[in-house]
Amino acid sequence: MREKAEKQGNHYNCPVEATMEVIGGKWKVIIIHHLLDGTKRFSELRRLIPQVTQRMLTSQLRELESDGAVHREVYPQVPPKVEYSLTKLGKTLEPVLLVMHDWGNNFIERS
Amino acid sequence: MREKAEKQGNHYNCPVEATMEVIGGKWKVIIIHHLLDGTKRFSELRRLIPQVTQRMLTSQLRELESDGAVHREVYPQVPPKVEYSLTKLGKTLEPVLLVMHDWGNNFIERS
DNA sequence: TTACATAGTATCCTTTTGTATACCATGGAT
DNA sequence: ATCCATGGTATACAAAAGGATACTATGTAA
Repeated sequence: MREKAEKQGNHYNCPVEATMEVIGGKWKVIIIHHLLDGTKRFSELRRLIPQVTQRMLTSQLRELESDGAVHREVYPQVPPKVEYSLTKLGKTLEPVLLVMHDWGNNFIERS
Repeated sequence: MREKAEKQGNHYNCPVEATMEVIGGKWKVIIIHHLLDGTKRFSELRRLIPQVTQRMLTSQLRELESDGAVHREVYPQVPPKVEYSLTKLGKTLEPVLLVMHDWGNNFIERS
């Protein structure tokens, strides 16, 4: 999905699918959830989401960054320090996650 | 994702992810979109979504059905007639799709 | 000079998801 | 008798997503 849309120059047939592509990765909503709480270092996110591998965390963050939802700030230090935060656009995802959260809760209760 | 959650007895760590599992399939939101418009026969959905293969349309509909979002009504006729409609739960997805639709539109405009 | 911490890459593999294509069952119309 | 339409299944395959594991670069501190 991502690949295809990107090759076609970010043209999506449907806005809902565009949203799905941005937040659809396995770890993205958890990442966004934690970033809504404030700026986090890479290592902090790893600690907050222990199940995610380093490779996955990196790739999900980079995709969010290239979609403009996340800002990546590299500090020229050793050992490295990289901070991730939500952009203005990224913050607008909060109501989206909220609605999905509420629907999901209702769904879980039923089953 | 689906498999795992189902084997664990539909226990989701996160409500947002539960929602993602329900509407996350490649064709589900389009299907739901059309069903929000009213009950549709299988062949109607095929015509409305020409890119989807029969197999995919069937499997996405069956997943939506087993999640309780879609109702499947089989009429004992030949040739067969099967109608799909949204359940009460399925209809509650409308506001979710709407928020995602709006966010997606805003996202597309920016890029 | 050696070890350490951080934030990564690289490689290989498995699982999941989706596609392509062919086939099937049925009862009524011709 | 046979052909048709509908709503599927079955099988094989391709691609995408994700996971496991090992490796790397670098300035600083001991």
